[in-house]
Amino acid sequence: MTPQRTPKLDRALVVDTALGLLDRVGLDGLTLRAIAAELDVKAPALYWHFKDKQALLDEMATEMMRRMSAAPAPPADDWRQTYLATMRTLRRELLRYRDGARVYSGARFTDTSYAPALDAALRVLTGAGFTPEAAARAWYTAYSYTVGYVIEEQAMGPDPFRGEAGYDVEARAERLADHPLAAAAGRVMFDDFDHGFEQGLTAVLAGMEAVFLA
Amino acid sequence: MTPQRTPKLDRALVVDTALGLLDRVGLDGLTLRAIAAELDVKAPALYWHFKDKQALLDEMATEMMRRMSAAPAPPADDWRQTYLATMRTLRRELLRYRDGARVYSGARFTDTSYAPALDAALRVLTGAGFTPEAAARAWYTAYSYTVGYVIEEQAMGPDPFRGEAGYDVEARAERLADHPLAAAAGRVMFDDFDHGFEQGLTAVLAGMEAVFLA
DNA sequence: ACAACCCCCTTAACGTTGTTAAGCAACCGG
DNA sequence: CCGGTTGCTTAACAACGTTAAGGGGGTTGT
Repeated sequence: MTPQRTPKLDRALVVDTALGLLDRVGLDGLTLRAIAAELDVKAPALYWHFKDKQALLDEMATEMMRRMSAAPAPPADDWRQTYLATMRTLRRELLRYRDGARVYSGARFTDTSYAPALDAALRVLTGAGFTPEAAARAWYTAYSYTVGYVIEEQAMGPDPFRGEAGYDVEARAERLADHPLAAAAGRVMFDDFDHGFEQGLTAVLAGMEAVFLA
Repeated sequence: MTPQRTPKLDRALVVDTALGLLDRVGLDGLTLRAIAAELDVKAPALYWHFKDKQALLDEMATEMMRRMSAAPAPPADDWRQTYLATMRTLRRELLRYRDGARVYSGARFTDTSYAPALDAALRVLTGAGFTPEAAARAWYTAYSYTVGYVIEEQAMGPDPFRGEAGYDVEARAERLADHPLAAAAGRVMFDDFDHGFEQGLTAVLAGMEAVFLA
């Protein structure tokens, strides 16, 4: 419509468009040509703004992290709520895009914009009696849990609520008729991911309390 | 040399060779042509044994899992040792191949050979007082933690002990001079992965105990 | 003994991907 | 008015996963 005289593209616009496309087509469908088409541009144009595709993916992950940092934080005097809220926000942001966790975990941040939020979260923990080492360990443990959980969660199916050939939990249970506990576990693990995440996160938090605030 | 009359290839040989190659070249370098060359064969030959590349990756992940199941298990009357040993074995097997965790978490098992070991592990937990639901949750939480941890660990560098351009922890710390806790956390998180994994795992175990055996 | 068949691999090729090289049009400072 | 930088295009390349077609060796049937 409006003929653009000024540059069509900048890094932020490319990243934003790529994130939108990621959610629609998944990581395998996220080709440079598809991103470029979305921006009404040819693929090599992207190389003016990014060294290569990995640099774009890195920037996408960094942007995801920035959006997490922008989430409202609970009162800083309650380390439990801060801890839980941080990980819930992490999961929610990873879930906002198809294959979000895979993109996120395969990338490296392009700047230090993660530092203030991380520093603040750790400060809440040290303020509650954690040593700096224990705070780092407590944070990283829940971080690993959350990333691992969402990777598994998103690997189950292209889309969690639209049907579209997700993982068939009942078929799995039938295959495992000889192993009743394993069969039942499948239902527990793959049935309600929201609830499952909360249960695991609660337990992880209890572990941090038991081990590092003894 | 010895002219082969019998088939050169079978699924097991392809999988084993591919796993060996994976460790040397990483997931990006694991092309069908490279695997085929390793087997003295042309790439399309692999399609006689596998429907497509994903089927081969699935079989590789399944084989990794089988090797975990083959690991010796501690006495079944000590759920804590069983729990720890299972997750240590999982991590060790994932670490045996470059990008092992990414391959593993991106695949689906091709059979139910995981069931006996899973069932046994869960039985140890229920035998110790866990409900079946709690046992499944406890197992899956540590599983997610371990997979997430190793993914991050392997993302740090092509090879953990050979130098080869791993992540520079000190450079990171300097960049974060304004955020001392975050800078220190980097050293804690990325310095000694073995020790870090154990600390986190210990805390997760304590959490399971506190929440599910109350 | 010969033909039919199936197994397992090869050669050739296709479409798509990330990426590079070269060029061209628009703006900007002197 | 003109030279240079900015920001895109067109063209092309090598490599990838994958498919189609074919062929050689072994077994089977008659």
